[in-house]
Amino acid sequence: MDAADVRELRYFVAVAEELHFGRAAERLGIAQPPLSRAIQRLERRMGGPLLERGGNRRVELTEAGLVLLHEARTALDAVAAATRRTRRAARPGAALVLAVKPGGDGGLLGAVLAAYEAEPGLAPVEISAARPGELPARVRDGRADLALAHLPLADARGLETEELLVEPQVAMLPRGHRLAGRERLSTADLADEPLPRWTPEPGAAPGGAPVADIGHLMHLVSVGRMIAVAPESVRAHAWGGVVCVPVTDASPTTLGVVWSAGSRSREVAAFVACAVRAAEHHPHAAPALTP
Amino acid sequence: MDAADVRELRYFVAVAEELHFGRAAERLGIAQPPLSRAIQRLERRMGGPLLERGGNRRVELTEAGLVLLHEARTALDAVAAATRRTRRAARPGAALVLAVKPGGDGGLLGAVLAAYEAEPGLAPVEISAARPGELPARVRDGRADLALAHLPLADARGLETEELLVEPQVAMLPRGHRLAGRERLSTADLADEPLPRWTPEPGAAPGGAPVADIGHLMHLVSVGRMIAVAPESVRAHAWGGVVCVPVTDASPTTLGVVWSAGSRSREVAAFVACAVRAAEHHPHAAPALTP
DNA sequence: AGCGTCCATACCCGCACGGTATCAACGGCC
DNA sequence: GGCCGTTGATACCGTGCGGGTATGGACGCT
Repeated sequence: MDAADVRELRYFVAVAEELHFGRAAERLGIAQPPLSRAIQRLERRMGGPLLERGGNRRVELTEAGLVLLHEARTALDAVAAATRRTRRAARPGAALVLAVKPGGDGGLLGAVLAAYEAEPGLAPVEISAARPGELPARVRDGRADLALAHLPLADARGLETEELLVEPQVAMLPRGHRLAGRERLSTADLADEPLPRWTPEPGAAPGGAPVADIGHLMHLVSVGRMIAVAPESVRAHAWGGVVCVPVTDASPTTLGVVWSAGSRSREVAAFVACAVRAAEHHPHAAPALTP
Repeated sequence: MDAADVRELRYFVAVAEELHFGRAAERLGIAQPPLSRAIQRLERRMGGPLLERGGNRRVELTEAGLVLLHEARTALDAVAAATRRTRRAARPGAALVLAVKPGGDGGLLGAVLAAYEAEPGLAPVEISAARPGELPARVRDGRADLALAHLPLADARGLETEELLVEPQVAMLPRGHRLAGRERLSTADLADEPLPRWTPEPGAAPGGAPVADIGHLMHLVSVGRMIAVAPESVRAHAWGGVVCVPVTDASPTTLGVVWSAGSRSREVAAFVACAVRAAEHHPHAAPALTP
């Protein structure tokens, strides 16, 4: 009952993603024959084929291969997280890494940091900017200890969360827009909009180029290239040429703290507690603390 | 930025648990010198000491070592789960393994299995008995795909859950007990009981020998050695000499399905759906489905 | 049919892991 | 306080495994 080696798992993931031994070997920086042997060894160890070397010159995943692809990814994340978090803890000035999406802190980050840094004897916090969809992955594989992200997460494997704010949504419109004078809007008003709408969640704009950060978005809105619906806290970053109008019937956005359940508990717990406390004094406090 | 090897993680966990190189080496089936070297290599890789080789002949964990111990355990669980789940999927008659605590199925298991097996084209289910506290660990490290357990879990890392039943609690009393004639009880009535009380959750009886399964418990109750408070569904297993009396103010027990978020989604999802459906037709349906 | 692509096999090499022997430091004991 | 036992570190050596190069074999394309 010998366990698999991480190297084999890495190799398998490469092959399963490329579906091509040569390219996978190149990506891994090794030659192709050792890769073939490693996969064969892995298949022997697993008791069955993982890849279908089709006669029609195509490599496809078997059912078991699909299982292993998923499992191996989480396992590799876990060992990567182990090394990264330990390295961070071993370094003398061990800092807590907080991943945020630029402009996506709900106007809360300053208060949270102030509360955290007021407590004595805790590691300093390092802010790390991340692409919107990348936040959970950062926490999962140990590149960050905590994240501020919008809930619910698409994939909450191995993560714990706590709600902080429930923010109503506003539409961001260029100043001259036909709806810019309105007191409030509904989603129906925006449904007629010919311009692409954009919500900050999915990481990439549905029909256009991905929007990297809040400044980029503001720019695009102010020049009339798009309109967007976003949590109310973006008002703090609104440019001169951009008008924010509440969208009354849009479902509110929930901002929360995310951390790995396997993290250094003392500092992470302190940060989460500070975040919750800071959020309670905020205009849009989350309704109730579940636990 | 080379990742750690699973072997090193296994070695480190052994040393961290034994706090003794010799015993750890013996447990690992290797000699002591290679183990010392492996730990040193790991420490070099992590950028700092993980163990404090005290001058007073004691090995202790550093802060970073404590972090790694925790992280390495979850990482090892993850790779073990990967191999186990893949092995299971590769075997032709790939069965879904469901872990239950004997007698802890809330009287629901039959209906769930019937509903699941009615669906065509799904893998068969294999029931695996587990000690009460062991259920989440079984799912986490891949020995089981699903479990029926009482919620909330003490440690939900990497697991997803769905509530099924909320059961009121009953006291199990020997027939001749002074409270056996009562229609209902409160916890205050039981507070005076000299006999040890026992709830099935924590895995070991507080003051006595651990109770292995529901039959064992029934036996102890029927001979007057203990009384117990348990979910109402244990009535189905009640022996002749045991009387069940509702405890009106005991907080109800929640039974749920537990599975790993990284599991084979199709079959696991089907089973969860069947379980939820079966639970809805049960006397004590859970109040609402959150998602 | 011939060539190119792509995975598998054969063979060789170097290194790293493991074993044995030994050292060094510390504690306990008489 | 000297001696021994314990325990982790070091030295040295062999071997097995992982990786590289060369080549084979099967299939598709033209």
